[in-house]
Order: sequence, then C-alpha cells, then structure tokens
Amino acid sequence: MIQELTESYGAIFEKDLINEIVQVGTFKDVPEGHKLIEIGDYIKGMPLLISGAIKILREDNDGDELLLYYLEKGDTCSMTMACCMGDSKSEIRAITETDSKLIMVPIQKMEEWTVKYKSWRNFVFNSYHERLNELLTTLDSIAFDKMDARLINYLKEKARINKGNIINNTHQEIAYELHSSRVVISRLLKKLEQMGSIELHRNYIKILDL
Amino acid sequence: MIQELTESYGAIFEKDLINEIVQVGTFKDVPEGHKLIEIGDYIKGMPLLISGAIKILREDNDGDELLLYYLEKGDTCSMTMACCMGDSKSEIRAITETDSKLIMVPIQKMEEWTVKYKSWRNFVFNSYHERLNELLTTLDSIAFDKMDARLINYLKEKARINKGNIINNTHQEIAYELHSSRVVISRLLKKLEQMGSIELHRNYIKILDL
DNA sequence: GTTATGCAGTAACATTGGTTACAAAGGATT
DNA sequence: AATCCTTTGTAACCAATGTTACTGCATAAC
Repeated sequence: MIQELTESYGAIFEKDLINEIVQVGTFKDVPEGHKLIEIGDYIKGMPLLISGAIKILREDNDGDELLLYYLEKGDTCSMTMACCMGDSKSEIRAITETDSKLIMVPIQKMEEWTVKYKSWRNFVFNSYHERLNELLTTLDSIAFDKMDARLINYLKEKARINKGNIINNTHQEIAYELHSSRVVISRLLKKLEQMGSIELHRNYIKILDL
Repeated sequence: MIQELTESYGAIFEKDLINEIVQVGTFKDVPEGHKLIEIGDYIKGMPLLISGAIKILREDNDGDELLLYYLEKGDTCSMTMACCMGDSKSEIRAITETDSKLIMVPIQKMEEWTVKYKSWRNFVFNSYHERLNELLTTLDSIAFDKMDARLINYLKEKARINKGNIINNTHQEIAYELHSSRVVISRLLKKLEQMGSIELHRNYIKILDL
C-alpha cells in the first residue's frame, strides 16, 4: 500500500502523514460499475483515489439521473468530507467508472490531521476548491449550453477518463447521464456522425475528431 | 463592532476568536446593489456577513447571468475561501441584495485560525458543506425543473430574503437572473396572476399565495 | 402639456427537446 | 433456420421556451 500512496500522494503529503495513512487506512480494489456511495448513505470513511475513475451522480425525486463530474487519481470526494463533518446523509451517488484502487481513511482522523499537517489542510481545501469549480462547470453546461454542446463535452470527457477513443455505452445510457431521452441522443449522435466527428456502432462509439 | 459580532457569531465562535476578529477585521456597511466581487478579481479578504443579504451570480462567455444563491447573516463565501487558499481568481460575482453589514478578515488569518480554533474549523467546513448543497439545489432546479417551477422558487426565495411580500424587480431583471427572456417571464407571471398567486404592478410584484 | 423612455402585454412564429410508435439490424439462444 | 431481445434509426407530433415585432401605458424629462 505504501508504494501506491507514495506514488500518488508522495509529492503533496509529508512522510509522517503517509505513514499515518498506511496505519489506519484500508486499501480497496474496486471493479468497474461498483456502487461506492448511494444517496442517503451515512458515510464512515473518506476515499483517497489511487487509480481509476469514479463518477458522481445526482438524482431527482422522480429517479432521473444527472452526471456531475468524475474523480481521478489524487482526488477525493469533497461531498464525502462535507457529509462526514456535518454528520449528514450523502446527497450524491458514486459509481466506479473504471476499475479503481483507493484507500479508505476513517473520518475521525480528518480533523486530527487538519490540525497536525499543513499538507493535509492544503489537500482538503484544494479538494473543496476543485470540486466547487467542477460543479460550476457542470452548472454552466446545463444552464448555458444546448444539448448538442453538452453531448460533445460528455463524449470528450468520457474518452479522456477512459484513456482511449472508444466509448462503451449505449445511447440509452448516455441519455440517462445527460438527463435526456434516447431518441434525442440518437438524433444528435447521428448528426455528429454525418459531420465526420464520430463513428457509430452497436454498443460503442468511436471518436474521430471532436 | 464587537456587539454585532457577538450577536451573529457569539454562539459559534470562542471568545478568544471573537477578540482576534475584532483586532484584525474591518467593519463595512454596504448599500443595496453594491458590487463586492467581480469575476476575475483576486480576493484579499474573507467576508463574514452580519446582516443583510448578498447574491452570488455566475456569468457565461456571452455575458448571460445566472443567480446561484444568496448569503445571509452568519454565512461566508466559500468560493472566496477557495480562491484565497488557491490564490486564484474569482469564478463568481457578488452583489448586495439588500443593505448589508459585514466584517472583512484578511486571508492570512484563515489558516492560522484553522489550526488554533476548533470553532473556526467547524465554521469553515460547515460553510463549504452548506454552499455545496446550495449549489446542488440550484443545479437540480435548472436540470430537473421547468421554467414555471423555477420562477415560483425564485419569487419565494426573493420574498424571504427581502423579508416581505413585495418584489421590487422588473420582468427583465428577473429574466436575467433566471437566464431566460423577458417575454417568457411576463407570460408565466401573467399566468400566476390569473391563478391568484401574485399581483402584477409596474416595477414590483406582490406575492399573495405561492 | 408634450415628448421621450422604459415597462408590460400579446400575437405570431421558430427552435429545441421530449414522446410515441414502429421498423430494421445485430446478436444470442434454441 | 427460427425465435427472441436489445439496440439503433426515423418519422410524426407535441410542449416548452425563445425571438421578433408591435401595442398601450406610466412616468420622467423637457
């Protein structure tokens, strides 16, 4: 565990802190598509992501979903921190987008380390900062962009996260994450194909030039 | 200054912390409609709101606005904190919605107090937590609600913030904050009036029963 | 009083996105 | 091959929202 930690967090955490994390943290290897957090869950630990990616989703009262953003190596879930400190329920759902490795840290340590380690303070505040900005970007996209622009962003981001130019999703799945309908997504994808930006196949999409 | 601070923050801050704030903070009395923060500003201080209300706005590349949420007594601006720590530019605009009293605290103190005072740590984390949740609520509204529901929410919130049942805005102003168009807002307001929920007048709206 | 300006009401129309319905194609199963 | 299920393509239609254009009205400015 210590080498994974050092590799991902060695540059930002002091050696003493790394050692403490190794002491109390538990390493987890999570396959793709696994649900880490459900809406309404009480949260007992804070995840430090070593590798892979986690998608964070929001759901409304009717069960309609919306993708908020992805977490990657070196990230943690600010929402989780917020929940831990406030002792409240999770407002979001977290699902592994790819196979992921992460370390769970018990929340009791959070405040202790905030006092003890400057690097931890920086890390926590930076996380909040980044997550706030990601949320703002998502909000911009929903408030100001039309569906075609949102779809292009979605495809780009998905390709980046999955480190390749193939997106293994059905049109229906994409529609869920953008909170739209399958027919609308098919329509727009077809238009992108006709423009030469992508190639459509059954169960996957190949990105050519977005 | 000390009595205003004690009144608004006495319940959550230790006496020592209150004293420190009095030492280094500067009291400001800001009239309605004053711009406190512009997008792109570097931020030198952190505001603690004593009374009044501040609206936080987002803007896209075309200059289109969107109201994110309001800050009230006892609140602070998490975005500001995030910017201070990260030494980055403001992503948002802040304008007083009503006459407001606030105390500006130099950012250098932020980290110092985070180590020194448990109550300050709690305050900072709570602020982040609340602001994240407000952002999520705003996002829900944009993603999942139709314009009529958003308008009703807007009117309710505005009436609450202004502590009354009169809303002193033109249809055009409302349209800006909801990122819609004047004609659409007029149309929906007229419908609400016909339902007996509100009364329309030139330059103001009276809330009857929403 | 007359004029100018800004605000609100309304109609007609365009566009976007969502819905329903059905056909066609690809895979898997038998 | 025959059947079944899932995915995708497409047409026709509808509802919500945005746009343009014009009107009347209230108030401020002259």
